[in-house]
Amino acid sequence: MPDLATPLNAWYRSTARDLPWRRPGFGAWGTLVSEFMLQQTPVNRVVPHLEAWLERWPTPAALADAPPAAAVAQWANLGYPRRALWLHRAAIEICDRHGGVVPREVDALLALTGIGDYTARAVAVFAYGDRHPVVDTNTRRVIARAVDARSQPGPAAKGDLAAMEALLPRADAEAATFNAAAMELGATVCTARSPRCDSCPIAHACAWRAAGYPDTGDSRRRQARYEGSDRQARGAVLKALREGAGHELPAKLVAADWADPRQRDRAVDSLIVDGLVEATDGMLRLPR
DNA sequence: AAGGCGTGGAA
DNA sequence: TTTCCAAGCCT
Repeated sequence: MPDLATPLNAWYRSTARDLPWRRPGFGAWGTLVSEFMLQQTPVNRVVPHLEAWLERWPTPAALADAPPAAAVAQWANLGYPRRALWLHRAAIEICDRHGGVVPREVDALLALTGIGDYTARAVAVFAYGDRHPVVDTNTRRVIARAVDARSQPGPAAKGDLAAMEALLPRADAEAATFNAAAMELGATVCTARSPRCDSCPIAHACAWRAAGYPDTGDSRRRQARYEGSDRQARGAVLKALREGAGHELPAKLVAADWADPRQRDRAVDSLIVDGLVEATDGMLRLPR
C-alpha cells in the first residue's frame, strides 16, 4: 500500500474548507456539539445552528442547567431531534462524572449518551490531538475506493477502525490531519455520486482507478419513503411544540390538520416513549 | 444486526 | 417528480 498520508495531508493543508470547528482553540465542548450536529446533517446547515448554540450554552454546565425542552427547541430543524436530548444528557453526564470538562479518553467519551465510535474518536483527535482512527462515511468511501478498489463502501463495521489505523501516520499531529483529510476528500472530491477524480490528490495511488473504476455494487441500506411516514408525522408534532408558547399545547391542537389522526396519535405515543414529549391532563409539551 | 430515526438540497 | 444523500447512534 503506497503512502497516502503525505499527498493527502499536503492537499488538505492547501485546500481544506475554513470551518468553525477547525479554528485553532475552538475547544472540546464546541467540538463535541459540532460532532453531535454533524451526525447525519450536512455541514452547511450545521454552521449557523452551532454558533447560536454555543453562544447560548458556552459550557457543558450551562446546557446541563437548562431544561431538556430548551435543547430540543434550540435544535430547531436540524433533524433527528433525539440528538438534542442526548446532547443534553451528555452535558449532565460530563458534569456528574468529569467535573464539567469534556473527557479526553475514548472509553470515557464512549460511555456518554449519544456518542459512538465515530464521535468519541473525533473528539479525542480533533479536540485533544490524540492518535486514533476516526472513521465516518466519507473515510469509509475513500478507503473502499483507494485501498479496496470498490465503487462504494459496505455497511459500517468494526473492522473499519483497523483499516484506518493501518493507514495512520505515526506522529499524533500528522495522524490527526490525515483523519480530517480523509473526511475532507470524501466530502469534496471522492463523493458518493460523480467523484471528481481529476482533482484527486491520491488518484495516482487509487486502487479503484487502477482497476478501471469497476462498479462493485452498492450494499447501502435504502431509506424508507419519508412522505406520509410516521417519521414525518413525528416531525410535524415536534415542530408544533417547538413553536408553541412555552413549548406546550392542548393535545387536540397539536398537528390537528394531519391527514391521518391515528398516525398522528401513534407519532405522539412514540415521541413520549422516546422522552421527546410529555403528556399531562390534555396538554402536550417538550420535556421539562 | 437490521431497522428506525428528520430535514432539506441536489441530481 | 422521485430518489439520493448528508462528519451516526441506539436497540
